[in-house]
Amino acid sequence: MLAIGEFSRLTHLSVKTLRRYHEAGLLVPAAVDRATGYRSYDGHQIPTAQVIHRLRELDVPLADVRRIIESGDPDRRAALVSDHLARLEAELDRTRSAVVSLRRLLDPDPVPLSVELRAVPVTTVAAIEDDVDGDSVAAWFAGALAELDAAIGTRTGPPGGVYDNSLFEEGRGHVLLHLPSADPPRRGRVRPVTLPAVELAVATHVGPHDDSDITYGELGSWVVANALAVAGPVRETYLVGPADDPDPAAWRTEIGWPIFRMT
Amino acid sequence: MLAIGEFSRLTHLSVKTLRRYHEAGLLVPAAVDRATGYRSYDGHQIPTAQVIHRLRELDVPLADVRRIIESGDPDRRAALVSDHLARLEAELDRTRSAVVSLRRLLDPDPVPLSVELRAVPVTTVAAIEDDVDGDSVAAWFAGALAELDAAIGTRTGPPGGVYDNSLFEEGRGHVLLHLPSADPPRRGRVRPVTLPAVELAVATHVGPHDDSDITYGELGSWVVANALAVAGPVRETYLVGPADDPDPAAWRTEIGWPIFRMT
DNA sequence: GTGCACTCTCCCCCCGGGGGAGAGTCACGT
DNA sequence: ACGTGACTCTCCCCCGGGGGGAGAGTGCAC
Repeated sequence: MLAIGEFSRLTHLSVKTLRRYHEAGLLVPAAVDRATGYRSYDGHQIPTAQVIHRLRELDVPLADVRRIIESGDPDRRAALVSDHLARLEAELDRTRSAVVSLRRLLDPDPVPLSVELRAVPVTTVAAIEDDVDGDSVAAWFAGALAELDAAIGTRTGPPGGVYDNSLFEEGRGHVLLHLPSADPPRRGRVRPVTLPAVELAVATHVGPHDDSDITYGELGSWVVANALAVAGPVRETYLVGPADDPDPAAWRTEIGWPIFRMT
Repeated sequence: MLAIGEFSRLTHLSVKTLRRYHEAGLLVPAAVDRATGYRSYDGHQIPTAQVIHRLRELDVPLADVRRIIESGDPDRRAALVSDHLARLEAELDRTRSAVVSLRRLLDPDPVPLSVELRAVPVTTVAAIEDDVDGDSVAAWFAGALAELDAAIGTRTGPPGGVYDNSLFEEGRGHVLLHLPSADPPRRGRVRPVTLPAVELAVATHVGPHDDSDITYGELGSWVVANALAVAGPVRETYLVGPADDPDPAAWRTEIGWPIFRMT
């Protein structure tokens, strides 16, 4: 049996950390002296400690580590691990896109933004709407667009989206994706929806959707500078999207902010 | 001028977060009503908010973000950003190696470990020693080995290292790197050092150094199972290292644990 | 029996926020 | 001139995954 200090030396986990893992039920000492509280570890626990160490290096949350450790089934264990690796991969994508748009933000000679005021009449479209979490918007979007395309047949115009502000403020909100349709069907989640008339300040974002925040910000600056105020959810129109061109650099998204004049 | 809520909508930063950035001096409102405490933002602050947003997505610490924002010089700014990107790259390496060694740990049929007991006599070597942080060991190692090679001329045997336990326990400790030499020189940081005689439990680790923890653990299990105790700092011998073979999978490192028999 | 290394619990700190309480303020409509 | 609802303020507690250190108790060798 090993004292906690010895076990710490053997596993390269600090004594503090070992106590925490005991407390969390991750790595319970083989014995605890009930009089003194001294922890005793068994040599067989070293491999487990190693696995925990590696998983923590991958930033697997302690609760997940516990699930992985406790599942005796190697298949289920492998599944849990690869789940986390997929999450890391997603994280990496996020990082990559942040780098791209950061470079764009720090670009010393930025592309000037042209903003257009446009009155949009009442429109009836084929739409799918939902309440969605901010981090699952991309997946929702892809699914909804596929279902819309299937319901419509041939596109007569580019798809559009309507995004509630709470999606950006609180990470969750109402989202609507639509395709133009002369006679919107009711099939699956697809419904005819009538969008109200609005006056939009429109700017076109070129590039992947991840850095549309930049155009959002520029558009926001413009709206403020022109003494206008924002009224209602943002609208986007995907003039050129993933379905039209595989290269994200070629995508063109119209961002429309409903406004009213502060006269 | 914009109220905090409006500014939040324009930048997609939560009100809570904007207040925190004010507190941290990162993004100070253009005006604060001294009677009510209400914050007012200027439209010109939107681009700054965007940059902060992106930097935070890259997990740049708030203090660093502040330095980047405050430095008007674009060159210095670019340097600070690319510093952080280098850190992210290093992080990615760490992640990759953790994945590799995790796979190895979960390997259902592991390579059996052979451990040898070996009496090592007193030896005098050419050495560089230092107190080093755990995360800068790799860089220190490369620099020290290059300096040793330059001082020795031609190697008459593989390099070795002696690592204080506190390096693993507290993340900082005494480190010694040495090459065999009949007549150790004194040049630069190189000094003759006499290593004491020890009895070692030796195992050979095959593969990159990142996952040597695995062999450490197996060696630890063996030591415990054979009723031995650890006495003193770990020794490593780099039989095949980066200088000998560019492929990490071919590297061979002897790990030697000083022991004494608990008779 | 005495010193020293070890271990125990407990509390506070770090980061970058989120949640919510309770109070004060603004602007709109009647 | 007064609601009333939306907005904003400060303040405190919470999260995860530890680190630092205080103060007290223990194990072991000399």
